[in-house]
Amino acid sequence: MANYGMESKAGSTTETNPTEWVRMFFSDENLELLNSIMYPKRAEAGSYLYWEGDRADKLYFIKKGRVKITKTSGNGSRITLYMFHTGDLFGQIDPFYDAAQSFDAEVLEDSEFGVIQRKDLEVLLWQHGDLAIDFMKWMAAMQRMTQTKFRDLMLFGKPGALCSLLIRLSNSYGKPGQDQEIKISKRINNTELGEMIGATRESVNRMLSDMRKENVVEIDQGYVVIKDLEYLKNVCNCENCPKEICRV
Amino acid sequence: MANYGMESKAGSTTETNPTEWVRMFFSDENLELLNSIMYPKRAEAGSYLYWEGDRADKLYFIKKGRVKITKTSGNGSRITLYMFHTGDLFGQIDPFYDAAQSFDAEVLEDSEFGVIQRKDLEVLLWQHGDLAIDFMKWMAAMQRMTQTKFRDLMLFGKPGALCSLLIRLSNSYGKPGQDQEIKISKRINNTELGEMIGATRESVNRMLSDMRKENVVEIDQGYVVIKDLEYLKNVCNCENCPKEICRV
DNA sequence: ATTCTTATGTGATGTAGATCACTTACTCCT
DNA sequence: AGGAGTAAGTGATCTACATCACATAAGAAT
Repeated sequence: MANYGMESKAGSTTETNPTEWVRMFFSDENLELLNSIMYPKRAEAGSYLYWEGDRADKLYFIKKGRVKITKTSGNGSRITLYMFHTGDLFGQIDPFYDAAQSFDAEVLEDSEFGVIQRKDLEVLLWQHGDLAIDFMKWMAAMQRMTQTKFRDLMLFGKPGALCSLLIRLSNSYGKPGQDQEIKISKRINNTELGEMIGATRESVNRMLSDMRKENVVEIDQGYVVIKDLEYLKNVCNCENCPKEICRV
Repeated sequence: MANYGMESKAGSTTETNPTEWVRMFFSDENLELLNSIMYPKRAEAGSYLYWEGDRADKLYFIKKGRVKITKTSGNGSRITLYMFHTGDLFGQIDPFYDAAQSFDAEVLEDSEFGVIQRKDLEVLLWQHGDLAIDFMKWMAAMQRMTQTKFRDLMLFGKPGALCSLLIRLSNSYGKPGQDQEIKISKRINNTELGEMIGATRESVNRMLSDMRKENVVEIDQGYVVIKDLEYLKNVCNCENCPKEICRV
């Protein structure tokens, strides 16, 4: 059984151990194949894995760590498209050879990657039909994830967008607490929450305050705790999408 | 040379003949392979190809016609995610076998499709490595298209979103007129334009009025004519993405 | 502890865009 | 040609959010 260089030593930065998303799409054999063409790379918190404009010809498997995909506009505002973590595969392999990244990849925690080159991947896909199928499933899930975010952000205002985000965070980083409580195991500040839904930190703060008064959420030492998931689902007309696509 | 059932008789509903998008990703041989597993289907303007909740296990190639992918919320508001036309391939093949459509597909013009079943496609991908590669490129383009729309709608307000939309429309349906003018060869009313950017018809109307006064656009018998593309590009910080992904 | 820094919390105010209400202009139909 | 139906156009409000301007709190550094 392959372990893709994952170290499980105690005290690692990534103390949580989320389900490896990639395993939802790839069989062990196919993961092993992908692993065979990966080369290792490290990057520390605060650095950038790539910038907008860099060539888009690689995929990244996160052995350990966390990365955020963002877009910054000229006037300073910024949106976050995705957050990826240990066990995720991400990256843009573009259909045209001169294609460039359209977003930045900011490293949030000291991270280790397995990098897959486009060329190598193509050879592998060409040779292994079942890997190609798994790969297609992974891409389809990414696409659905993007589309459902689109829907959530467009359809139910900022409160809806925030509730959708909290649900997604609970799927990605939620840990059960007492009662039915779910604790988001990553600290994410109001500014960052805002960037994920296209709102200001003040708006996020006010919405969270309101929901705190309504006993929907609670802030425990900077960590968001969800106390009433049903309420959140209601606000954004949650359709109970599978967890594979309902994530940040 | 395959023709995929495309009829070029005069007076067809789809009087324009846009570039076949699918040819940007698939070689003739691979298109022929796809064609071999398609079965024909017709649908008339105003009908729905599928509804939210239907099984998501098919792809559709548009031999002729036009289709719009939308999401309607309980309270009546609606957004349009995509518009597809002659020569486009679209559809969701989901990673999980019980997956359902998350959007509706409304037929805008009498249309003819080639329908591809998930099972058949998988067999084909499994057997033909180079088809799998082309397929991956197509999916990557779809993903980029969704992501760049996301960016355009989030980052520069409604005027930015509208300008981005007009640029995309010009890539999808633009015909050169006198001077540098570009005529959008499909009539799209203000309500529909609004649904594509998450705005009301009134807002769209006012923005178009403003731009008409500034000599940026002109309305010619219900058709939008772009007179100053540079102005539009400016408002939404256009990055001159390739036409394959900058479309509606 | 003491300071420095970075995050949260909230009021006051401004504004983009929605909503409402109505008029005017097309388009289609018999 | 006349009337019905649908879309465009536009003012008057209303409201969701952003912006601005601070105050307070919580961590981190010395």
